[in-house]
Amino acid sequence: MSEERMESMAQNFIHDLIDQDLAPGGQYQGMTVHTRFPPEPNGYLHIGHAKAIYVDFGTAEKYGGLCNLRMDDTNPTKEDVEYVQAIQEDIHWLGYDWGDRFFYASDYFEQMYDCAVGLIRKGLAYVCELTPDQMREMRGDVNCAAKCPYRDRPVEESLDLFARMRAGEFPDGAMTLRAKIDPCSGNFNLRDPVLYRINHMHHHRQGDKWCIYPMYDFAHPIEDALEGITHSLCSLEFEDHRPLYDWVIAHCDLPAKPRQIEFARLGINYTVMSKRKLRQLVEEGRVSGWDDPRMPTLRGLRRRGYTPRAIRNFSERNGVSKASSTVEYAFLEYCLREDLNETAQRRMAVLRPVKLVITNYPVGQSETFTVENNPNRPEDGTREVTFSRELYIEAEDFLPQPVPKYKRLYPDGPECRLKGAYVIKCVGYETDEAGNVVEITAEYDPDSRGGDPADGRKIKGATIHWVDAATAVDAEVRLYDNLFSDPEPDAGDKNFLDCLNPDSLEVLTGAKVEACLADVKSEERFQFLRQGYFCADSADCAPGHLVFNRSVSLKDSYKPGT
RNA sequence: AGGGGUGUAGCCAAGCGGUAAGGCAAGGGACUUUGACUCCCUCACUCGCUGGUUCGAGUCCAGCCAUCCCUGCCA
Repeated sequence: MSEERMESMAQNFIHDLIDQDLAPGGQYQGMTVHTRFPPEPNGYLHIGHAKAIYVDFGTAEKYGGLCNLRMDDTNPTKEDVEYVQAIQEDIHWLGYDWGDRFFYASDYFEQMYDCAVGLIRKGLAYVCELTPDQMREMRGDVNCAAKCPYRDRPVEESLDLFARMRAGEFPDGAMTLRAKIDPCSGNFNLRDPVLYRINHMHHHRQGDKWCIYPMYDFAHPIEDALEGITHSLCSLEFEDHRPLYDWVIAHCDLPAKPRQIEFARLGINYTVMSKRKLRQLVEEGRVSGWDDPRMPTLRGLRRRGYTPRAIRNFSERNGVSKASSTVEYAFLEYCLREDLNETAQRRMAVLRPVKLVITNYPVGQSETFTVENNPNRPEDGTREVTFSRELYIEAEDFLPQPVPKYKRLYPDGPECRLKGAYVIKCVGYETDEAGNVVEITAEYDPDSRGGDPADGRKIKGATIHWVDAATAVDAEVRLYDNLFSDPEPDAGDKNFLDCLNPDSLEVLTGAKVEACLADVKSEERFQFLRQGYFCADSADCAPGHLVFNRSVSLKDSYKPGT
């Protein structure tokens, strides 16, 4: 685990409940808190999972307990080994570790089978031959109890049939094992829920050993109990499954009695969090893959420049409650900016370059300046930047005609400072036939080396960044906006694909960056002065082709006019 | 309409009978060799609504309203 995260998790309602369980007279007095994070290996982890990971691992850590990582692989139709490794990598990247407690739910299939047989023997489960359609029809409604002609099947008959289900004598869907609970319950999960279904499919781990697979509601409590989990933390939609969870725990012979506690899952505006929808974006080519920088997957966010610490802080500050919530994207960006401002090295880069010529600087001359890598962290050292007569600056840092409150370059405008170099004053500009500004001319004050004029006069204009034309390196820069233009692409009966933002990606191919960035490594993060924070990205790029993804913009309080 | 949840500011969220924390966003100001950062200030006479209990209610009780989840052989 990373050292900077050792501070304890903030108290929340789950901890209140655990405190009661641990207190004298409580259910788990004197016991070690044991949780688990149980993803189904059917997709990549996203930031919603990061919250669950934070809750599961963070809670165990807070109580000096343990948290297991468990692949909940009870349905072979959707799962794949591809995801198992990716999930582990992503959790480690986030900064959490499960030690040697890595498990597969499918490793418990034999025990689950035994539990099922035990339930049949007790008359608490029976083999049902209803088709899915029939079962749906006979489940009844709010005023009408469920019916099943097989409900009173003799124990011996169910035992025989269940054994033959396992032996592969019946085709998919031919029969199920059902719990005998309450056909009249207002909670439909208790109207004789299916415990086992037949599925002749290759399991990513068990191969063809099994052709019957346990349902989540039956498997999960057993998995938890077998691993000695004390607190099984899950999301709100499982709340009305809890009676069933408790029923399984109560009627099977298990070594522990875990307690299920539910909390609200994370929602973020302008994004979707369902694995199904994320998969659709990938499969339909709406994005470049699960790791597309616009995706809310951990891999996407990582490529975008998000740091593990930013994501952890985001989870921490959001808190944990039972109120369904949609957090603003701006808050996620704040958490990233906060981390990057502290840790990212500063570099100069111009995204939309325009040439600046210092007319009174000698042709052919050049010099180097030593500039700090991060003014907040002297220990990050300094670097050398080359300065000469011809530079590039950001096109937006010059205006032929100033607008109110504009304090950058314009003819006869205020003195401005070239960051770390000299004070200059704009004297003119040139345009092409179309009227576009192609070159700006300025004069520098030779007595302002480093940026401070010798006479100590105050500089009215802004400090602007620049790169040396002769030594700057070409780069491609990708600017991202939200994948969706609608704040609630998931709401109501909207089609989320209709909410996609057509301008979510802008590629700038003419960017110029400081020479020292020529050998930058992928995933290194920088603040390009005044342009925001960027992450080096080597994915899908030819060698030597520098690419930077913008992680998040700087806040810019410059507003021309009014 | 049956069952299970949730309602405190634009968004999260503390609060556990004693007079509404904190963060984000927003607005104003100071500082600044990033119009960033940082720092100050402002931002709920009121807690979904209505009654009730109480000296005192966001906290307890009743009713109502709103909203989310549930009728897969998914998890």
